[in-house]
Amino acid sequence: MTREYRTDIPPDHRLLLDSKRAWQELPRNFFLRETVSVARDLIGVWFARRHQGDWYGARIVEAEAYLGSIDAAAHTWRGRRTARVEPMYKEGGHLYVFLIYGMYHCANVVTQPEGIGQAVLLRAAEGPRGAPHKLLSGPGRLCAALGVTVAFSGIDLLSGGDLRLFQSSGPPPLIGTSARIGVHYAGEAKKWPLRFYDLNSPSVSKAHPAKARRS
DNA sequence: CACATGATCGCCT
DNA sequence: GGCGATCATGTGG
Repeated sequence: MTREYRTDIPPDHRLLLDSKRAWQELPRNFFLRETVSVARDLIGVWFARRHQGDWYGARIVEAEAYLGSIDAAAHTWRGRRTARVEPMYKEGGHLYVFLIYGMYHCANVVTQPEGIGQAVLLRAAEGPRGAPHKLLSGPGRLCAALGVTVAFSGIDLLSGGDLRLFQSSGPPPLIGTSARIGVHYAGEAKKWPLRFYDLNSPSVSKAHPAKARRS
């Protein structure tokens, strides 16, 4: 029996967003670009979830690019096309969610035009006001806090639904770069510098690796 | 601080 | 049948 994954899991109440602020969605063009650029530019963007009429969300502080058919770390390596990864081939701006280790979910934002198979993994975020750093530090925790499950895989983030991305505000973040986390199996690709994070955020999923550099 | 391990299940070979 | 884009907890230095 396949387990039932729900779309109505409530987000953490500490992530309630300010309804007075003029939230502005990212345009489609933002996602139809080089995946590395999208990953970098997603730092500072708000990932938001509507639940029972209220908006919850968090500011993205860590993300990783996955480069599709040429990338041994990507689920679409060598052009693999299965039911699970099919959402990764949709047009940029869609969502790809997968289940890992039988208990955690990972959320990805699809990039590039339809048919390419590239995406950006959302690894960590900061809550509004003073939510605890641990709450959103790591891809599994981020999904748990916002109630994101595989039931959302394949949705369009620009279709007026319950999951959306809002533009960042304030000064642009100072961004660090490193190899991706947890892809030891990926051969040469495990060394590629495709992880981006906010150098000033205490919510990144792990301490900055020694090799990390400003970029 | 640095590892080491178990949990738990869908996916792919 | 093996294992993973993770996390919490435990041990030891």
